[in-house]
Amino acid sequence: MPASAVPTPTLRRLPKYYHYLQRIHMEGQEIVSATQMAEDLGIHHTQVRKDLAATGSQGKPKVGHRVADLLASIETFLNWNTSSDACLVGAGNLGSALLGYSGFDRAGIRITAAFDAHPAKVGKKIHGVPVFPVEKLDEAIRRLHITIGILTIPADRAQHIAEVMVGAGIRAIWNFAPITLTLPEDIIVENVELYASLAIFSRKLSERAKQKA
Amino acid sequence: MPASAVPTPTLRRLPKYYHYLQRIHMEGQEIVSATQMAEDLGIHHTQVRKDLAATGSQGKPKVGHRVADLLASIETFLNWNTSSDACLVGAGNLGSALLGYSGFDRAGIRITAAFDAHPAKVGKKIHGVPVFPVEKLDEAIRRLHITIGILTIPADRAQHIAEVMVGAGIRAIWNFAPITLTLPEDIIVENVELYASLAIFSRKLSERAKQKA
DNA sequence: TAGATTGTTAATCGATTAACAATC
DNA sequence: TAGATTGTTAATCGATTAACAATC
Repeated sequence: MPASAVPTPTLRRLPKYYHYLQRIHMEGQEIVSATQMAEDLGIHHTQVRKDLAATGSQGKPKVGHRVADLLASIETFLNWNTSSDACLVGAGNLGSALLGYSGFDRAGIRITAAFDAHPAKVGKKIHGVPVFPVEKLDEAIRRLHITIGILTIPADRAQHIAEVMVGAGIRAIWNFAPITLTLPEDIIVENVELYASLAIFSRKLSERAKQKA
Repeated sequence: MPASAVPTPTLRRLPKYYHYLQRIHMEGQEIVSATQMAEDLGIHHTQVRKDLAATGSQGKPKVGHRVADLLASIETFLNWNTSSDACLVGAGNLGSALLGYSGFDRAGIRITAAFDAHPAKVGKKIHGVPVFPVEKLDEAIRRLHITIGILTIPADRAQHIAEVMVGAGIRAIWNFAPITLTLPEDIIVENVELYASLAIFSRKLSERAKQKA
């Protein structure tokens, strides 16, 4: 059985639920209904129910869901409760920002080494993570048995570095460069499309400008 | 006529085409077929045709599309060829990264002022953009007639700052905080869901881990 | 012309929403 | 119990893919 794959839109919504639940959990709320979540998040309540069901969580009729249970279900479902080592290539603006994000650590991705092509960056620590010369990338991946790579370099170098990563043993790449990487089928690639959101934002702005005119 | 709205997935794909076209344009390619684009980007060719048609661009049968025309069409469609002033609140890791992005400037969003709550940041310039104390936010938005706000602050302060922005005249907010903002209907809000991509990445990792086990 | 490509119309697929039975 | 809530099955909606006519 192919486990009836969870829809991608559901996966994209899970962090939204997760952060919302963390917030109300901190505020002391122990029980929440799908109805309340739906209202607060602006999502249809049936949608919320299906999404939560996908994580394996169960609620009680008339009562609702235990907030702590939902948080645990999402964590388990996304494997955010186990940790893997990752390396990051490109300690520029965006890369440094990611190194400073505590959120990824909580999400099971521990960045243990960073690499950069600029000598000025090498040898320093950024948010506690040491920066090595990019020439050492291959060797370091092999020696530390890292299987996850994060790409925060300009598009024109991304394909090459991705190939070095894969050659050294990386099995999954979280790619922030705005380019489609061509890699062996068995390598997991997930692209972060920052500009996708910008396009939607720009279009909304443009539409309103037209309305006024 | 309600202009038969362009599908959101199409909008999300446009920057992908745009960056691809920029690349081949720089390499000197003047003509490209939807077929070639589809292959290189891993998207169905009919999809590419529909998306390009949505921008108003036209190709020539047997020939293809002029790369320069496509670039211009996408720019016009997304209003990336006209520029608007924006302010950014939260000059932390992510905020600083955005201030350093030249891409937004090209996409018609010119960040003219940044604000931060930490005195250590105030008075400095980050990538050429001056950082002011967040207390000055309301006054500055009014004085400079800024209508676009970018939120790169922690979730627990996002709703409050968003309200200050709206109160001062901001009409559109690009929100990087992982929280659902509650604002008047006529305010444009576009959320950047960094964690959505992470959830998909985590799930893929988790699925492969299960396969092996 | 023949054939590659465009661009549109129809069919399929998948996600969202609606309806409703089950439960405490 | 009555009613709120869960969770599932059916209907709708919208995006993707397939089929095909138009064009140079």
